[in-house]
Amino acid sequence: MLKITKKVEYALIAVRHLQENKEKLVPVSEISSSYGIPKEILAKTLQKLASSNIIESYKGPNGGYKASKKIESTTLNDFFEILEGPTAIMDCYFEAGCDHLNSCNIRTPINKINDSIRNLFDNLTLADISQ
Amino acid sequence: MLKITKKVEYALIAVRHLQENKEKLVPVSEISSSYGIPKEILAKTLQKLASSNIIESYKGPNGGYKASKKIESTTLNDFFEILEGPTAIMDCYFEAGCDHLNSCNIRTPINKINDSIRNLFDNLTLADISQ
DNA sequence: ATTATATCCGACAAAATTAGTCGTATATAA
DNA sequence: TTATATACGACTAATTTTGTCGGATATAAT
Repeated sequence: MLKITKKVEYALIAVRHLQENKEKLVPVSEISSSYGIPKEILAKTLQKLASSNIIESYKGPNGGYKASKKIESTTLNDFFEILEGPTAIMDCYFEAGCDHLNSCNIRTPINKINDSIRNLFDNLTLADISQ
Repeated sequence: MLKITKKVEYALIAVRHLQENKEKLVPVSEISSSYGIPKEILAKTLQKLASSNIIESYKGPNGGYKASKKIESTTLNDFFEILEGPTAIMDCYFEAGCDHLNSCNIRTPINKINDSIRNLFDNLTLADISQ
């Protein structure tokens, strides 16, 4: 429990790699082979980041990805949300539809813990990850 | 991702219920029916807590569980570890066996994030959950 | 002693989530 | 025109989580 997904792990690796190679366009294949990450899954993940303008994409031969300016100021919370949706240790933090809400006796403390974790991730940016 | 399991959720609900009913022994069936939790899974979870002396168990008719003194000072980290093993957002924090460790470029920042989360859970006790 | 009620314990099955694959379309530099 | 790269959705496989079942042990009450 409390694990990040491979998708996020791969994305973090890729982002750091892009930040270390700002001078060129990096194709998925380079990252995939460098770190032993399945190419297709990494490709789809980077596409999501590109459509959120965290990274920029260029098609065709010599194409690839590069870090955008936005990347520096993107918080981990934003990043996680792009890839996996809102971060919460329990679904009831964001979603309705829990049958037990009336009798639930831990909602308030759970929400406090959640706030603490979100606060932590709000104060870390992708730039911090690359240091 | 970053979710706690139902097992932990159920355990937190149970612990709070026990702390609110310190004057009596509470059987699993009472908690299970009060909060709509499957009895068998809750039973096994409470057995783990009992074997770690977080709660005390008494067999037979009129038996059940009660909070132990230890419960007040048990941190969320300890609690999570009893139920789910060590808390880490990625396995490489505790486990060896990652093929990519040599080429991994995010290990240090991941470890920092992990430390922050563990620090958060080290400074919250089960007593805090019940307030 | 017998019975009913409770914890204890492991093996198993079902469900949900996560991880990875495949096929195809589109853009573009050479 | 060709080769290379991103874009995108449907599908399958693997893993983790969740829940079930069967039986054992302890003990209070009758």
